[in-house]
Amino acid sequence: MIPGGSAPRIHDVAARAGVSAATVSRFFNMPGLLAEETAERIRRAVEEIGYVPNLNAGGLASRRSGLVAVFVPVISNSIFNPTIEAMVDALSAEGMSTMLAMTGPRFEVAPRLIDAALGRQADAIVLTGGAHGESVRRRLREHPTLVVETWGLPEDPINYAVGFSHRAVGEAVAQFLGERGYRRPLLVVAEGSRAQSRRDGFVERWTTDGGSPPVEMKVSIPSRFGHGRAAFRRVGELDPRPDVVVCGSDSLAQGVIVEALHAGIRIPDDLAIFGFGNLAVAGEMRPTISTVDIDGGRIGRETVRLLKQRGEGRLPDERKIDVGFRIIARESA
Amino acid sequence: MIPGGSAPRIHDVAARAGVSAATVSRFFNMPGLLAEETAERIRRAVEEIGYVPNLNAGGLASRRSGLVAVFVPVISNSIFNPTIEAMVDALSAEGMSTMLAMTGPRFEVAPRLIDAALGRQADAIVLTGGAHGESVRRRLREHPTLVVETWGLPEDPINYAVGFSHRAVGEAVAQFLGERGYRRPLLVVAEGSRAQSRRDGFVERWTTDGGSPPVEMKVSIPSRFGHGRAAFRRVGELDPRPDVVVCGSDSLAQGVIVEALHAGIRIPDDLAIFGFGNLAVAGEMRPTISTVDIDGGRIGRETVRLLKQRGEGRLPDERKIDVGFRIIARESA
DNA sequence: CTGGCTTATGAAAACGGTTGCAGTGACCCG
DNA sequence: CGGGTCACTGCAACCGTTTTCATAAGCCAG
Repeated sequence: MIPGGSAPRIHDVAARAGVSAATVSRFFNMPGLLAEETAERIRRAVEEIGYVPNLNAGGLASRRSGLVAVFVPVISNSIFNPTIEAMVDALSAEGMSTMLAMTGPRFEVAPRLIDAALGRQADAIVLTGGAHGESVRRRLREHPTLVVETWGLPEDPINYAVGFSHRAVGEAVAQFLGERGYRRPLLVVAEGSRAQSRRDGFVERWTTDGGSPPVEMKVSIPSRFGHGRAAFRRVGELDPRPDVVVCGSDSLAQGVIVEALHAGIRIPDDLAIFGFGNLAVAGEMRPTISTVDIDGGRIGRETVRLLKQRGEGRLPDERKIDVGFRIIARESA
Repeated sequence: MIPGGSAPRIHDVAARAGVSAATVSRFFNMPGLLAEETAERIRRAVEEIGYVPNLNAGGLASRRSGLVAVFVPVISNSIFNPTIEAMVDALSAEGMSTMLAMTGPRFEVAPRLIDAALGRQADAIVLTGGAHGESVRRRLREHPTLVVETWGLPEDPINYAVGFSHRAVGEAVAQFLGERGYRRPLLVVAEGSRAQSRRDGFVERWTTDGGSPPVEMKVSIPSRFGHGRAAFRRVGELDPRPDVVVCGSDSLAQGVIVEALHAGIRIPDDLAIFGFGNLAVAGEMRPTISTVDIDGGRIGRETVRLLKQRGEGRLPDERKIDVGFRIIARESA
């Protein structure tokens, strides 16, 4: 494929530019140190022979791999995607690369995956939206690699956490719906500890505010559009009939809405719907879906900022970064 | 974080097991060569000191990084996600890692991203669903790294391509709808060369079969749910009124359906809808959406199989792997 | 026995960079 | 003009594996 010979190495550039390999290395890593004229010669040599530094070799020598391992449950239809996208972009802008690994919807990080990340000398490990087993947490706690947990704010983060309080979300939704005058919510709760936290927050606030304990219904992960159908059926069976369905995700809300439209039920007059996540579809549905907005991109960017700060040796003291959330009131509730 | 000292190295294991570093290396890479008793001693030593091999150093020495760079336009709501998931899983099962990079919806692979992939000595580069610029293609063609293009079947692949003929999809859809008796299709075409190929295939087949040239309408990438609204509006304006809307994606189809339901239009009696992609939602919508199924997971797995074959030095001669597609006839058309 | 294989292991040279330390001028200042 | 600084660059020792080549031991046929 390549005409002749192998890829050029740093020595080739050095020879061509009439400098030492060390200087070429500095050209890439500490450009400020070079005399402008030297830099120019190197720049030209690099250009002419098409040199691309071997980052693996560099990482080995410098003990900084520039690799970040990102663990994510799934990516099909995942609420974490904006976070991942923002993170990949921001990392790439910093000259770092993202190693992606998937843990499956139950978020059991296989030890094998951890080993892969550690074996590649990842500069940092990002755990996305998972309740990780104690053994994994312990393993990571003992390891010097920086670990950032995202989307939740655990009691005691392994190192750092960037996210928001799911419990607070639940409370805010309860308050919002209470104030709007709804009285008989049906909670459609997905499995998983984060959804459970939101549920707990909702129920606590709802009952504290004088509401009677809401009817609940569990759906399996991932909480998909199709579950909406089952939820809607449940609405019909209940007596008294719920006046609002609080869904664990916008997809779910969407499913309920389609079902309701299909059955000729008016939203929100006959039945209100509340979602979670503020997916693009939430603002585009008929009716538009009231939901909770999470700035997923910001979670990704804050995470990268953390890594950058570590690189500069000034990690913040506060180990939890709360990006908050917003209730988005639209037509459906 | 770690109690004392740094991570154990291969020498530490060797010393503890009373063998040389070379033998420990073989324990991991060519286990068959070791005497069972030696292997057992090493196994124990590894276990006791918690050794994890430094894959970067290993890659440097062996010139096999075990890294695969995957380029993808976006991941939020992307039709490629099942492919990526399958690929990440399969790679991880092979002990390789996935480096993810995003090129944005227009799929302009920044040279910087290519350099990052090459600089990390990626064993292979996977391009997903893009029409890559000529300069990028040339650059990759000249480089010995294995390149796999997925989701399309270019005339002359850089190295290998795994996908299907978008043109053939368009033709098959035209035939299907013709046979079902539809006469006035409205084509909602997304930007991008793949969508364009499907459109070309459709139009050619449609007119060849005696249909009059279909009405077309362009929507911007990514073709989202919200575009469905505009498409539906267009249906109302046209005279004669279309009898089927051929959508560039299932999300789009979904959008049109919601709009139609909302307006009290019956599907497929008053208006039929046809999608593309067979997203989960297509089977769950009311009505269920007729569409084209692509086995995205298979594309990912075939790609990894290719990499594995390369590792074994037996790459196939045929450079295009066609995974085909299926028309899924459901309620909406 | 002996010589030729096979099997299991070790010694040491890569792999392609980075970086601490030292060296060299140029420049400045008293 | 001597000594001290500063800005820049080179030398060479790593970084932690893999892999080639060599060696030693065991085995078997002749």
